[in-house]
Amino acid sequence: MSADHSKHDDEPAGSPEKDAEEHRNFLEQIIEHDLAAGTHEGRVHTRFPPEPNGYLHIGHAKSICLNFGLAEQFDGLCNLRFDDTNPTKEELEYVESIKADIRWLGFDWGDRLYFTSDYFEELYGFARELIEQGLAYVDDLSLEEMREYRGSGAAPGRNSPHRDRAPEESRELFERMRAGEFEDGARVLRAKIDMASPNMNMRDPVLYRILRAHHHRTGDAWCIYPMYDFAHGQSDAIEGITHSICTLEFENHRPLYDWFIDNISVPSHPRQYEFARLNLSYCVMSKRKLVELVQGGHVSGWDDPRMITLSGLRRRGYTPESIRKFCERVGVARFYSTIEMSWLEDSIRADLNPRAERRMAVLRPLKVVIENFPEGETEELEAINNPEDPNAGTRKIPLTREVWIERDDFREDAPRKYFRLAPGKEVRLRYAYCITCTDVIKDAEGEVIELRCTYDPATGGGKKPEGRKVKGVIHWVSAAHAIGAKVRVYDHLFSVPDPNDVEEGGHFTDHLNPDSLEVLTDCRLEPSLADTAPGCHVQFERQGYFFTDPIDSQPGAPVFNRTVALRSSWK
RNA sequence: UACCCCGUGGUGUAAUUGGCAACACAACAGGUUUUGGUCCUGUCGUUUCAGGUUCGAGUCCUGGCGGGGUAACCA
Repeated sequence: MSADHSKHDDEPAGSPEKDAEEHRNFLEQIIEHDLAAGTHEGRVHTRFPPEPNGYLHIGHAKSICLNFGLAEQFDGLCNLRFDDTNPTKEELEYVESIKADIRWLGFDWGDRLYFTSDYFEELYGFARELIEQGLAYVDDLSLEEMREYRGSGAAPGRNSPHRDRAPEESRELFERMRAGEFEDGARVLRAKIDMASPNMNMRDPVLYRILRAHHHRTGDAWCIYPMYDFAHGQSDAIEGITHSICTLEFENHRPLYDWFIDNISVPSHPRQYEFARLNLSYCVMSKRKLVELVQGGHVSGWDDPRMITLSGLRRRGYTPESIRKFCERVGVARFYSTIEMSWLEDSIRADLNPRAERRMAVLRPLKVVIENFPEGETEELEAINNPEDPNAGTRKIPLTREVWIERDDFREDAPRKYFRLAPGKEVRLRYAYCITCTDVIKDAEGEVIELRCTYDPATGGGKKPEGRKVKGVIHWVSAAHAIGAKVRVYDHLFSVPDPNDVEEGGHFTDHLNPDSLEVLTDCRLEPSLADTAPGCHVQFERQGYFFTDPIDSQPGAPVFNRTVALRSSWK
């Protein structure tokens, strides 16, 4: 990944900035240390282990970039492994969307696509191994009893009455669990560790539960399923993972992770490291809450452009490059932090600025009649497609006597620093002439419905007559040539920086921003926009970057989603 | 409550592992500009607090304060 990124950096190689790139995050330092010490035979092998129970979001992107990025950086490998040990929540639909999203982000797992369910037989064998060593036993306690026996943080737990069952008896019971002889939940297999451990994870954790549920890959072959803790580390070991990187909430699980690795005859000894998951202001990141937004109808689906799912961001117009750059910039640490939403927005602006062509589009139209412009005449003007990219060339735009301008670009009573159009004031029509507002026409309600202006022919062709200072430049579209279009203007889904912060009895959806979506159906665009293909990025001058919706756009009738507004020092 | 982790500008990450606190973004103030965009310049911190070790502490030790995680037959 780093090699890929360096191509986009325009700093010359060997510049003083090189020093800044030497900074290593704590994971890079660990890996460098391991490499130097010859740990893991000098290999670096990571994995991205999603549970297929929802769509990937920007937080997963951080993990993906980390795991695949580290592997690339240190000439290692990264596996994709679906952690599918809970058939009640997991579905094939999610497997497919996750694969598509990772590919879209630009990462490749090669032929290393794995499923924890591929290892069910091996994991079963590992469990028997523990039983035979007297390190695991079948317990008959009910869920409630087990909770009570576990104790609390302050008080130690008590041993289950079945804890000292003979290994032979546990082995037989475990086999009968697999054979389906017991009801769901009737028995579990537990590790025999320490019911008095201050770490709750070590108080004889459950390894297997009885669960009659159809698995999306193994079907009905199993009625017992391994728990995460028992499955994850052993799967890592089977795949020869060296650095098993997960989020901070698994920190307390690490002693258990190591306990299994140390007590089972696994083929390799991976190590677990934890980092802080990504939090973004004005967003919720938990899968549960994202599901609720979808199922509660607060958004149109997982790919609603207001969602921070990868499919939502993609549809909004975010590029893979911008997301990777963002993930690189937020860094990795071992303490919780919340990144400002403006960082994400900035990363897409930075990515699109040099490559999105400019066009003029009037979103909320107001008619302007240029009274001294000859009726029926059309003048062709030349406009630059992208000032950041000379190779993008130019295009012709037509000017006629009647044009549309943005309602926001006219004020009857203009404030001091307002340098757009107002009665008696002059403004430049971008790439065309300067016009002066001579009259304001209103309807019966006093609403401005049309402006009368005159233009100055001496200001055309890039000319600036002596002593004339026209600060304002506004965009416009010829009324005779304009095409109509639907444009969706998006804003933050939530109106407060931390939607998770709710008052007693409140709910995060209370913070939903009622103005997060505005659909504009009366927009007037310059004619060159008529056949914009779905999935195209374009900048509407002075307004923002827009993306032709890949789903709702029709041939000749594109629908535009606002990816992000341009930065503005006005308003 | 118990155990574990963590506190560096508004935000996020650095600090050659004990040696003048750096970079990016935001904000604010200027400059350039036919996009109030882009670009350029400047401003913004006695490293959570109190002790201790040391010639020297963001870094090591002790304690306080603050934040987070966990206490599922979820992952």
